[in-house]
Amino acid sequence: MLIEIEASSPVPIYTQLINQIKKAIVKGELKRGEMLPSVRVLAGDLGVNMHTINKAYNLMVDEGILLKSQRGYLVTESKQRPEEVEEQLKEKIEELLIEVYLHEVSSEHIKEWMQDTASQLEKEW
Amino acid sequence: MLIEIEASSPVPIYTQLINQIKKAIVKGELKRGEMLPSVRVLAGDLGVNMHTINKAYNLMVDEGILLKSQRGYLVTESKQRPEEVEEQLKEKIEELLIEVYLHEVSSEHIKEWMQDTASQLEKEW
Amino acid sequence: MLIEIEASSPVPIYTQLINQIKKAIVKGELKRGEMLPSVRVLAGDLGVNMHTINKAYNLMVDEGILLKSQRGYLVTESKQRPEEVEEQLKEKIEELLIEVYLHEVSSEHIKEWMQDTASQLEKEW
Amino acid sequence: MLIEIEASSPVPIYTQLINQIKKAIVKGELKRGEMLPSVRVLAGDLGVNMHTINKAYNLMVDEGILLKSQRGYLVTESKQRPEEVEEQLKEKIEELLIEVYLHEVSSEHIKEWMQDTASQLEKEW
DNA sequence: GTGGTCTAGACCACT
DNA sequence: GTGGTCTAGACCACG
Repeated sequence: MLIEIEASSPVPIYTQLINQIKKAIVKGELKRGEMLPSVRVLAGDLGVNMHTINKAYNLMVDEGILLKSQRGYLVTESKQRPEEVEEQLKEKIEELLIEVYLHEVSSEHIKEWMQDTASQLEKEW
Repeated sequence: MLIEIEASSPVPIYTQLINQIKKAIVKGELKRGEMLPSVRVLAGDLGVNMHTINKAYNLMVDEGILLKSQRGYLVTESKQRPEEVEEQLKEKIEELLIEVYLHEVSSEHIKEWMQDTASQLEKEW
Repeated sequence: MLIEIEASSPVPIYTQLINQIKKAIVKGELKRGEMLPSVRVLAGDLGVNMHTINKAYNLMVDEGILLKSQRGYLVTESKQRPEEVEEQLKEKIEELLIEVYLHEVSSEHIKEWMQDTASQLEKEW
Repeated sequence: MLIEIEASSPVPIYTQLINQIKKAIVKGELKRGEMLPSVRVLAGDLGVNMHTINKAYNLMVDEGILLKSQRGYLVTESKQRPEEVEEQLKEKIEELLIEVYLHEVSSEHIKEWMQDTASQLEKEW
């Protein structure tokens, strides 16, 4: 798993981290049940504060994506919290479609772009 | 146009405002070319500060959604900036699909929810 | 002389007026010594307030471009206030060159654009 | 970098700030990639409000001249947005030449003043 | 320590 | 009556 942090970005470092870890999981670079790099090691590698890594990991535990064990953090085996996920996805969909209709982009374009994105993530759509 | 602000939300008030105004435009409650409520009037109605409304309106001017005239703010007649919009939409799509695959939601579910959302916005999909 | 006012512009109407009148003088559409349309007539034609026309005309009198006579406003015959004009031009030149060097535009481009603009104004450069 | 604000000027403080910062970048007093003084520090030094500095900095971010990071604002490394810059420069050139022809200043004078300004900015023309 | 958000309230420019 | 500018000061998020 390759993680890159842009220091000169207004996006909080912990948010950049979460996004990249999620993407790595989806692309299979991080497998279900696999351990994540330890907080200290990752902090050292990326040159960021330990607290920042910790915050990212703990937020992902709250989201149900990571599990905290005695030996460190690992990717959960299966999905969970279906209602919250559904809520969140529906909100993202609404936001997306509002922009689509606001700028009068055709649904064909959107469908095409969704296909493209799916294949970039090496997934079926 | 009905606008409701949740003061307790972590989402900034000006962002909530932008989202609701965009939604109102898409639903046709705010017509192209129509004037928006004045910053001070809307601030009074919503019980927020004038500067907060101002920030929201000006961000929408930057996005090309509103126009600023001597008499106030109004909804632009037409769409614009196709490349920037495309960028932004593709990013939103990637974010959405990452969550979808992360939580192993089927694409059928997503397609269904997109249909639902479209009809809530009184639009064709 | 054709004057057009954009109501949905953040630029004050009196400023738009001044700019267009100056351009008309330079292009020879308004001759030195010629009378301008009366305040009332122009206000009626453009559908703007009489005070607004008045303000524009009076600012141009202050600039030494128009003269106020008993019969109305007219374009002055000759140039004047050389020191103030020099000041103002040097300031505009500095502003221009700062943008040029900031964005690393070549002076050849600028010279070319100045030639183009001159010929659009039907002038020698 | 020396910045001076004229409180009595009709030019808004944030505009004066933007002009002076641009000038400092062109003169090399502010280097590409360098951090700017923090909004609160600069506000304190100049005796103006934090929000005024903030507005200036954010407008320069919109112009692509500054970058906003988690640690503060910094000067972008390279140029960008060529079309918008071209638009803006052509407009400035037209404004300049209208004044030139209006006051019948010779193009030799203008060329000379442009040379002078260039050398004041320690640049080649 | 950085910037971000929000409030309350003042004075000014434009029409 | 519209928005624009500016101030003073508070509380929060990030690292």
